[in-house]
Amino acid sequence: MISMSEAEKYNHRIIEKKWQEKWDRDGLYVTKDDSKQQKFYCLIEFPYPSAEGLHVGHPRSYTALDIVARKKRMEGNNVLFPIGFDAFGLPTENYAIKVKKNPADITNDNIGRFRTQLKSLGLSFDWSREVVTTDPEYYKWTQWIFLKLFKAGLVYQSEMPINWCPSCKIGLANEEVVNGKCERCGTEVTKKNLKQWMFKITQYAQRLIDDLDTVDYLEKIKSQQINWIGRSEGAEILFRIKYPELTQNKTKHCLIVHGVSGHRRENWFPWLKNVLQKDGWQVSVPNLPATDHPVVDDWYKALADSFGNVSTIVCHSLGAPAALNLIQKSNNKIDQLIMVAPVNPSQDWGYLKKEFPHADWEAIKKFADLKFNWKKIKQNVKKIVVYYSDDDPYVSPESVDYYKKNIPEASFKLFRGKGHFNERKGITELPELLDDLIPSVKVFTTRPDTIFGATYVVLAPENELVARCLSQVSNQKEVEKYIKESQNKSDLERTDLAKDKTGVELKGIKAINPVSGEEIPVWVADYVLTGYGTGAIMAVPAHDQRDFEFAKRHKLLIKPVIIPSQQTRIIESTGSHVKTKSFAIESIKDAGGEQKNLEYVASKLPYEGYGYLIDSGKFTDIFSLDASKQIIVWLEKEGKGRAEVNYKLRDWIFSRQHYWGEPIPLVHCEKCGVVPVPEKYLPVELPKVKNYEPTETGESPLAGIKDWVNVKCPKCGGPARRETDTMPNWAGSSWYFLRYTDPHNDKEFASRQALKYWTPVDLYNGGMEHTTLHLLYSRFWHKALYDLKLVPTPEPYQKRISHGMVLAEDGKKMSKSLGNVINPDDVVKEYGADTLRMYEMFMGPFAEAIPWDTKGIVGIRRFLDKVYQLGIRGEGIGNRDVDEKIQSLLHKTIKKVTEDINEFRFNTAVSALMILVNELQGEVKVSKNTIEKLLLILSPFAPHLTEELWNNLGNKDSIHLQTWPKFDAKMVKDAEIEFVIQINGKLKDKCLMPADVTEEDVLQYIEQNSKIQKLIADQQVIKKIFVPGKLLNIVVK
RNA sequence: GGGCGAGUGGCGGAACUGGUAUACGCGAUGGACUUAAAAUCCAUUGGUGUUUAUCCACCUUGUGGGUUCGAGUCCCACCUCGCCUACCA
Repeated sequence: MISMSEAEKYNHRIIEKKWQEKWDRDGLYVTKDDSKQQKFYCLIEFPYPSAEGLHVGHPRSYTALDIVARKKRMEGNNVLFPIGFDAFGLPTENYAIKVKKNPADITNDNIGRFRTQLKSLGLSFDWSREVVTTDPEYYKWTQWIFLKLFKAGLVYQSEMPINWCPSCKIGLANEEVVNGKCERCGTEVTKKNLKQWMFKITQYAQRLIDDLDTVDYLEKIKSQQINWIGRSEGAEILFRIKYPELTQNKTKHCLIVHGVSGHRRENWFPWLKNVLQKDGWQVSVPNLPATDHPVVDDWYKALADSFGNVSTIVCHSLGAPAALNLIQKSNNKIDQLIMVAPVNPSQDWGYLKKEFPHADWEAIKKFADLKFNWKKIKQNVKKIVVYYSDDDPYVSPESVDYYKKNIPEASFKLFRGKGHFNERKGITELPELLDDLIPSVKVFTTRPDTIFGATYVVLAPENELVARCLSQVSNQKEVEKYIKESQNKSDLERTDLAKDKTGVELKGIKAINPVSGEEIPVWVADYVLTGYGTGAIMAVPAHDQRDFEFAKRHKLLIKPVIIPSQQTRIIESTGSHVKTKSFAIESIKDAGGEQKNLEYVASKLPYEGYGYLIDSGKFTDIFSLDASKQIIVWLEKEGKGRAEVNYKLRDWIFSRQHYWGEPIPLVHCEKCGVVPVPEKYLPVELPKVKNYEPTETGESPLAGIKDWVNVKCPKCGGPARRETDTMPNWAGSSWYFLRYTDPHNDKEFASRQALKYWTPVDLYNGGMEHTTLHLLYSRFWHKALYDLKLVPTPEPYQKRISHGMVLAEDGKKMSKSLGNVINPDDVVKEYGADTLRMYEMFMGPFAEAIPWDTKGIVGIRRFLDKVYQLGIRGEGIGNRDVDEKIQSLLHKTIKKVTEDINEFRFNTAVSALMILVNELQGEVKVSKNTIEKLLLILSPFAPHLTEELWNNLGNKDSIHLQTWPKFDAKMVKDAEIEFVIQINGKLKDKCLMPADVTEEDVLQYIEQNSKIQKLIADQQVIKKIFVPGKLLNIVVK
């Protein structure tokens, strides 16, 4: 028995302090950029340095990755395991306002405290690479990256109703609104119109989904991101609308003026003509033959003849100057001029002449190569629209500037990647064109197969069409009232599912179901959201829960068009094959016996699944999925719809009207507009300010500092104002892992070489709560940087795992308000950092939430006491490994601990170490070699204690510089095993057998085993199943 | 409503690709040491029944079915809980 004098007791206070200081002095954990070694980049989410300090949740994930980092080092890797602080943000700012101190000073204090706490845990961070987001040397590069992305066209400004917290006086991103309440303070969020800087994250939606295939994230992280991005495939469908003004005998005559290639290549004109004619238009298309010698004069004369009574002109390419020439020479007034990819008359046409050498260029010159009388043109045309494309080989976006300068009041619409339009056809390419010609509601649906059941259309109150129609409706006041009401509702009220769905009909206005031609009512209701899809839906009450509720409440037609299976009709019918027909909800109640099948269908409503179409014209009897495809094809041909993909993901609101954030490095100049701050003036530092409170107008407090706000425009030198919005704290955290690779670089955000060596991050751990915010945002930034060739990889993190929360002892979330927070400092003081570390690893599976148990800690402390006694007892340590049993267990433990760390099963690794130590403790003599191996595999978990004992055994170099022990496969294998005998799968007997025992040997053993013999004596043995090295199962009857 | 995950002793939890369920730790009970307590060490500890004992039998992984020689593990249905998300058309 071991007697315990005071001197022999494990004193964690002395040991831990001693070694922490020594490691620090020796720079034991400073990482070198040694490109010859295999790198391993191991990253934890850097903490927000709150005033409360660390809580026991932090050390859980830090220790876990510290263990991984330490083991990787011992396995010969060059490990980067950095630490920093994400210090901008609201809590600090709110605290600063409360205590009237500078947030920068508060941040400094908090970081100081965090540093001390983190260092007391013995984590092997490389502190020389520490990064703080509020440091101007750091946020200089945050601003620099912002400008790069700004110049790449990924940032835009938009006046929009944003989520507004009346208490924090801050605009919130969608992600910061929890159940309609402010994430921080819980106040109900309202709306406020403000100009906001936005990031086009939606442009990357598809890639953010697709590239998940290339990385190793936990499945649930992937699926959560995919869900959040929310891709859904369906169709955009146009419902023509009819309202009184339109039906008054208005001229609908369109003149189509095509370009120099004529009909031969511009095959979208026949399509357009067809679509317009179906809508009741008169269409004139004088054709410029693209054959060898087109007679341009004749064509132009034909145009002039038609011009007399047209209301609309659509022109393309070189047709635009021809049209403009017509308009300026005449006194005819027309409604619209739509110019698609108009050529710039003042530019050189060499490229066109080359393509069409036989054209009559002299004649073309007559109408095209001249200066236009813009004043007169504007007088003659009510509305001008210009479409252009960003990859047009003939008309560059720059040459569109000619029109922008001369007719700035026109609306200019950019189509990405649509070429010169000349070989386009159908609505798949040019849907917006029809917006200007045929008034219609555009809806998005994932279920085009239900379109025959669309019995009404619903617009979001914010849909611009509502405002456009307002003067045409007979119940104008009622509609206006409704719109006002829903604008005043908070998000919480508007999304309250329990409440009845309110709405108001636009009386006098009808939509036309594009497939059935039926006239259906148009409603405005706030259950339709303006931010998703097109802000309008076709309502299919029979097959959508929400539409169903709405239709019931407002007594609208419910028309089933899908049945679960074709058999339904036959099974449920009373006699002959059943006919289906449309019925209103009232008629369901009145339905008589002969309508049994209808009752059946009605009882199933709303039926949201797939099935077979009924009552759907030529698509009847087709299965949903096929029907959807066929209906889309048909709609495209008719110019009434097209296949479309939608994402739930919204663009990222990047502006914060607060002080404590990175200033957005932009300047507003009266003359030049928005001008980026030139790189040489970065960083735009936060000025000192007396008052950190946001202003009542919603502007940031920076707006009040005149000598900071007023600057000279960097472009023209004229008077300008700085942008006073700051960035959200997701900005600094979107790229911090890049800075760690080269944290002191003052020329670049990180050198190319460092990035190439260290990125991507090999292992990134963080909370699940960051899956849809931080993780998505930083993947987006990284991809944008990759596209600009500023980082070498398309994905920032190769592997992402997540840790479970540490709950309070009552199983609830730890929170200050509940008073159940455990402070790690107390645990470190009383039991030691090594004990805290191991306890946090032992408490349960790393990925799951586990309640804290203060009593449970003593078990770990007892274990470390035992280890200490083992390591310290001098006379008990022998030189030779004699005991095979112990050696076998040692090697099994090495194997288990190695594998468990690889798989992040830290709890079972600890238990394996306990088993080994329990065993060793019972031995009289244990070899030094065995103790050392134990210390080595324990060292990532308990770095201080193992270092002390390692040193005590006479080793000079740190244990943390040693090589990770390998297990001997031979030692792991047992020579003898416990062999199991079962009868009908139930355990009956165990016996010691050689590991490679044969079936014959076992059978022989059984024959001599009276117990087994007795049990099977009266039974009939059917068969025997032999599992080598495990068991024999005797099956009896 | 949708998505993801989990239900194993008094508690936290183990159990590899189907093969000895309850490892390891906490707690509890008894004992040793002590004037005493703490600490430490030893023993017992899923349930029920039987037995004067360390023997023996049966039952047990949320519930009910199924597949299998054999199921905590696989399949189907259901119940409960947790997290995320939400009028996303």
